[in-house]
Amino acid sequence: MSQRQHLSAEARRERTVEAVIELCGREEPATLTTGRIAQRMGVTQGALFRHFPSKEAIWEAVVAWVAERVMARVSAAAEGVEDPLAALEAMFLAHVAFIAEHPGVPRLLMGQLQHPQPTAARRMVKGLMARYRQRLLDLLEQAQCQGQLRQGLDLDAAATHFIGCVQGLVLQSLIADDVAGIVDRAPAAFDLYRYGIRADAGGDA
Amino acid sequence: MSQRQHLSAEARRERTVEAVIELCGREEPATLTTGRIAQRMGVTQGALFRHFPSKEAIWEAVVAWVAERVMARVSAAAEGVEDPLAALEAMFLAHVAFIAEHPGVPRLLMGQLQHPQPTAARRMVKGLMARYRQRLLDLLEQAQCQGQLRQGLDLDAAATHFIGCVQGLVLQSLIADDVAGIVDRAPAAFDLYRYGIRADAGGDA
DNA sequence: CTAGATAGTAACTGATTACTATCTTTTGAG
DNA sequence: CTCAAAAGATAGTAATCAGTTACTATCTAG
Repeated sequence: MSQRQHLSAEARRERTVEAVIELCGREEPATLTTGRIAQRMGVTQGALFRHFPSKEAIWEAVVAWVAERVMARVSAAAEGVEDPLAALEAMFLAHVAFIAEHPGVPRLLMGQLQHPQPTAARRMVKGLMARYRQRLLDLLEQAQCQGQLRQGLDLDAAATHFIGCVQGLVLQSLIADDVAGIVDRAPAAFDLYRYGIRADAGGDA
Repeated sequence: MSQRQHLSAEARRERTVEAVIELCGREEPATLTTGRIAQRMGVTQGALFRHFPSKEAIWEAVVAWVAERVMARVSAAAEGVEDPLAALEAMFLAHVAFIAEHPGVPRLLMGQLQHPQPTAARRMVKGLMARYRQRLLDLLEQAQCQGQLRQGLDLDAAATHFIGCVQGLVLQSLIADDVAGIVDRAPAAFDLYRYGIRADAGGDA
């Protein structure tokens, strides 16, 4: 059974990250063991430590992978969209779509946020949030210049609320145990968000 | 040092729940050990198992405690408020205030949601959500009858969004490591929510 | 005041964990 | 083809954890 499949160190690290993300879709991240990860990869547990100095380093690699991907996806979705509000909607839906494709991600990131002390992985999550937030603020400022937002709107609060809406949606999908169904509930949620910030009472288009 | 303080079984269970909630404010729930809980209570680890058949039972007691309290607080806040929208606001702020008073609660509940399989504690969280949601729907229907909501509003989505907004706010407080500051950010968040559902564009009063 | 019931202690157990030391196999450059 | 370096297997280790056992202190009903 020991059909050893040799992979380069880089390829093995990549597979490790994928295995962790997949496992987080079905198991609790906090109780995920290196043995379980190795088993999933078809490798012995000790082999993992040839490529990662510690379990903590595995988590760091996983969080870095997620942060990079989600940011790329969301940025790409907003790219080339002229209307700022439409760009915000595209970001919202792209974010949700990414999570639906990777059901393990919410549990994974939430698991990292459970650590009270700022670990390296936790700092990465915070950094991701900060960049995300700045991008939102840029779009909101553009929308304001074009008179799309209602007067007196606190852009800072609006950006915070955007992230909150996405996170709330994700959390409820986790509670309902239906991460895939998040894409169906997303449009209505963004609609409510848009109504909360836009100037006129127009609903669509 | 063995100054034994005898307590009734019920009192000891109550103290256990309090200890767990307090510890969740500073430590990761998933790595919380029975030894750590006992240490906090000034009792030996084995003593816990006189009052709880297992560690899982401790978590169940804790979640039940939280569910009962948060529901009571939120209901009391909405009680006696004539205007449905004002009642919703009262619920929102009461919920947030409760969390600010018990900073360990978000991490605690999120920790339970990490379990993929439906444990007893997880089922309690779901039940809490369902009751909470029904209460919101009642208020939203009242508001609709009084013509306070915009036409074509999906009440179901509005209720979901309410919970999502609270949860999003909580999650961001956790990320920012400032659970106490949640009360300051709550009014702006509810304002955005209200703008999203109400009929006229009026902001306050 | 006494005796049964209750609450707590101290020490232990078996299972599990992250991590490591040593040996074997595979790979790929020259 | 050769052989050193890289990748994996095997078999550990010390630490930690939930839960148990045997004993002791305290409370309370009669």
